[in-house]
Amino acid sequence: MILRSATRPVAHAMSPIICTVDIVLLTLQRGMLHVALLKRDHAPFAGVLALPGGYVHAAEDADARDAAERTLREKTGIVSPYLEQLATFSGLARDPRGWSLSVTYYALVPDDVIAAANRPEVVLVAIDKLRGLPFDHQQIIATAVQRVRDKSAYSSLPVYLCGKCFTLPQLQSVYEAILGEPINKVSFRRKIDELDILEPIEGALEAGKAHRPAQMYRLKPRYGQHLSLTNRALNARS
Amino acid sequence: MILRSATRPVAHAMSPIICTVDIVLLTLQRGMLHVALLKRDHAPFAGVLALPGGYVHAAEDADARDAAERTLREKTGIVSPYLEQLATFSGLARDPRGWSLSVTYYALVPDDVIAAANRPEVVLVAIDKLRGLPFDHQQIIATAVQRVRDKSAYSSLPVYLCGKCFTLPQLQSVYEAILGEPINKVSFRRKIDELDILEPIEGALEAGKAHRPAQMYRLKPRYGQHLSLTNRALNARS
DNA sequence: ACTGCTTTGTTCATTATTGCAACTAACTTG
DNA sequence: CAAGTTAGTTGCAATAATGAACAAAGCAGT
Repeated sequence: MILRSATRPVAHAMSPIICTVDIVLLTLQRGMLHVALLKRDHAPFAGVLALPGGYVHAAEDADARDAAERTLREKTGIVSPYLEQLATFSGLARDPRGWSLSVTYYALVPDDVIAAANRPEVVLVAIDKLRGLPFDHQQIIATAVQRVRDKSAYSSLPVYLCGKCFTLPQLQSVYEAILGEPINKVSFRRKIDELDILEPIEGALEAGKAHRPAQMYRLKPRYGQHLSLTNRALNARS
Repeated sequence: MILRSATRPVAHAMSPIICTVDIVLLTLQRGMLHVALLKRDHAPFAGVLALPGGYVHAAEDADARDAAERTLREKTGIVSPYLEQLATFSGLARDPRGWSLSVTYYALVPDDVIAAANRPEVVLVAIDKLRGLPFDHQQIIATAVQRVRDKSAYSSLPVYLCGKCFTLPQLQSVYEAILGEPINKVSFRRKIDELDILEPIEGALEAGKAHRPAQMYRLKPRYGQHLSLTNRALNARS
């Protein structure tokens, strides 16, 4: 034991690692998942579109999640009701400056929230149109999209891409956009009913369309942050 | 943009954060999940049982996963075929020394692998008998156990708790120990068959018991590391 | 060698879930 | 007010999961 403490250098003698957070902010535009990117101010990759991210400030952030919330707020003006840790990416290879570590988070917001933030520097890019991203941001985004697809098959996650109120057909098209395939209407409504997260808004119908108006729904109050799960996936995808 | 670079301190002026890895090494003993713990050498919490962990060495570790593999090998003598990133725990509150960050991994091994490593300092504690753990290790373990339970319901994850060869009834009892409830035999066999990860060992039967001997199986060669998934969970768990 | 006991592995009928198509409802437009 | 369109529901057929019952195959004791 004494030996071990001799062979292992103590904390302060070790090369410190710079810790960052990166946020994959996803939204739906014209039926396609888009990710929010910003032009980098500094080298390396100055001027290149990249994920919103920044250093963890040990002095002001209570933890990495706090750093992610702060970074997202500062860089995009957005406070996302849904923000979940994705994974931590690290190593010598990902940043030309050397060994780095990024704790990544992903957030889902309806696109009117991005519009309301009114930050013209925030660029939305379709997730199948991404190219030339710096660092391992392409891989981070791919991981986030995969996570969202996996979770959407058996949870209420996609409701965070909808606004405060929405119709069931709208919600279904959001699920279909994420899963990338059509869902049976009856099965979909059964699953949503089973999740038990929505309540109809009394007397609120989607007007203006040349057909029967749809009932508007909202998330039940207690489901502010967390998800509801089904035991079976929405549709077989093997 | 110029303004922003003025208000944001550059990397080298910031307080560096010490990064660690912690590994939740799980195994099954007498039908109960156990976690491997070690007595801490140093303050804080010297002498207290804690998760195997250590500093990330930027100079020698290619990435955090590498650091986790090295740490697990050095502290327990074990190289786990299955090792997956769990989550990153961070913040001011978790370590009395100050702001810290730990990238955590979890591993599953059959208990004879732990015996074979022959490290008497490695202590196995049942996951429902844990108490007095330092830092946020209790929460880290709880997160790992939850992850293992969730994944086991729709994947082949539990096979990593079995040895090189095993019978289907043995594997079923492993699933039942993890999920904490009995599984229907027919449903279980159908799911395993669907996963298509096992092959019978020709002519190898489990002998010595006073009843019909069971066929022995092994993991198909190509499933060294990765999991196979079902689209539906093993049993309804509302 | 035969009987009884135990667990493995399978078959079959019952029950639950899902997917499809047809239907009714309710609105707008011309 | 008829035609067009989508919302929402109902019933049925196809598919999948469950549970009980059965057959197979060993050991132990007689």
